[in-house]
Amino acid sequence: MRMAELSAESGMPVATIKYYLREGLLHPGERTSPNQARYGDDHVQRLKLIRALLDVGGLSVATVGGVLAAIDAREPTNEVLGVTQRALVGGASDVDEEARAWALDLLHKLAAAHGWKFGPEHPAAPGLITTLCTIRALGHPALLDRIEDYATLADRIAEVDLDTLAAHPSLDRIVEAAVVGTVLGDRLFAGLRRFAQAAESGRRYPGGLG
Amino acid sequence: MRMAELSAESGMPVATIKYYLREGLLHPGERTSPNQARYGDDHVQRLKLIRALLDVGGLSVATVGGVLAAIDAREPTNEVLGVTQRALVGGASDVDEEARAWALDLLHKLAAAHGWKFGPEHPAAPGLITTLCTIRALGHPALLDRIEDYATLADRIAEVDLDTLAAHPSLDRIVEAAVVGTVLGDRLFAGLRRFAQAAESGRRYPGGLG
DNA sequence: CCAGGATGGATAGTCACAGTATCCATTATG
DNA sequence: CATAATGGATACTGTGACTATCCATCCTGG
Repeated sequence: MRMAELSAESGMPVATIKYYLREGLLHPGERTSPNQARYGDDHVQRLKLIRALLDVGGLSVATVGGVLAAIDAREPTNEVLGVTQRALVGGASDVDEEARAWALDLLHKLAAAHGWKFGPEHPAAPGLITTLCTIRALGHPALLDRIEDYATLADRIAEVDLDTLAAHPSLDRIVEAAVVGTVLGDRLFAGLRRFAQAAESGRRYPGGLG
Repeated sequence: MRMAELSAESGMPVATIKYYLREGLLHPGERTSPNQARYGDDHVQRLKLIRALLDVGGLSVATVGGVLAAIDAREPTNEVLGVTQRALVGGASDVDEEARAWALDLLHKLAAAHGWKFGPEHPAAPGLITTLCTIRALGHPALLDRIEDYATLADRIAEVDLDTLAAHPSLDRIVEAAVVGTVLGDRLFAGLRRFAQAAESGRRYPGGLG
């Protein structure tokens, strides 16, 4: 199909598609002459993925470019997930040395208890350290009292996550499924958590908790 | 303390603090003359909370303003959490009627099975519906096969969430704790999930999953 | 008690990001 | 072959989050 059809099919303006082409999020179409090109269903699919990562995942255009490049390069799944995870968790903000040490210690204990291979080089480590330090700095340490329980439930979630991936038939799209599962999986679970919280709250405080 | 000290104490530029004052995120200081003011530790604390919601929570300045206003108005906890949740989950993007109906049906079944009071008016509903429709539109329905398990685990998480809140001694800061717990709690759990996924993946595919 | 630096408040400027819009030299196509 | 569409380059817009400048007070050390 040509540009106008791709635009109609995907529901997004021609100018925007050209922008994504410029930024390398979308592959150039197949050339039919020095300055003409044809696009296919893969372009439509790719545009959907781009919008999902931008809108629902909340990633930036540059970040989406990095994630898609990793997928296209057929890097090993772990590598692609690393890129994705680094994109999802904010970088390490500057916390003082004492707080960082405390967070590292906490995570080391947690990792030991749960059989995680923890190291500061893990893509999720900087974000987690920042979050822990922030909660502590805000003076809400009680929020961390039950972190052990959260870790246990994270293990259960991860089992389901991996089951889901394993059930995926096509090896070709498994990497994309992993990315979608990571980015949208967080949103999905966060939403379910909201509903569960509301229900639990209603159960415990039938009159509203003031 | 005065502006320069507040700036030093909080580590952020005077111009930025003035900006937050303008936007109503930070209360004006106590007046000492028609055009002079003094600030206190509560201002330092508030600035920390603002940075946490902006940086770690990823909220916009306008959204933070709304959440803080709800806290300051001493609205009921449920109301404040509603504001917070609407801020966290993106609004409803335009999905076609058939997809929306499918998502609503799915959520209704889930809610019935888990004792949730589901309704489209729940603050988390639009975001969840959008996420579900997006996953389906991307052609990864397998990611939803185990949503029942996710919902069950969300219930377990919510129990811990509410336990944590209940353990909080000071009624005065419980609303703030609820907000911090909601905003940073998602980030925290997402980080733990990353580690658990890595561990589970390593357990199942010792050589890396290609 | 007064010179010089700080403050509150208003206004304007900057920068990055995510598109949009305009041009134009080709290409297609009726 | 006249009209419309395309690829590519370049320029423009709008929003969000600051950042800088001004200036009429204020305060404070000498």
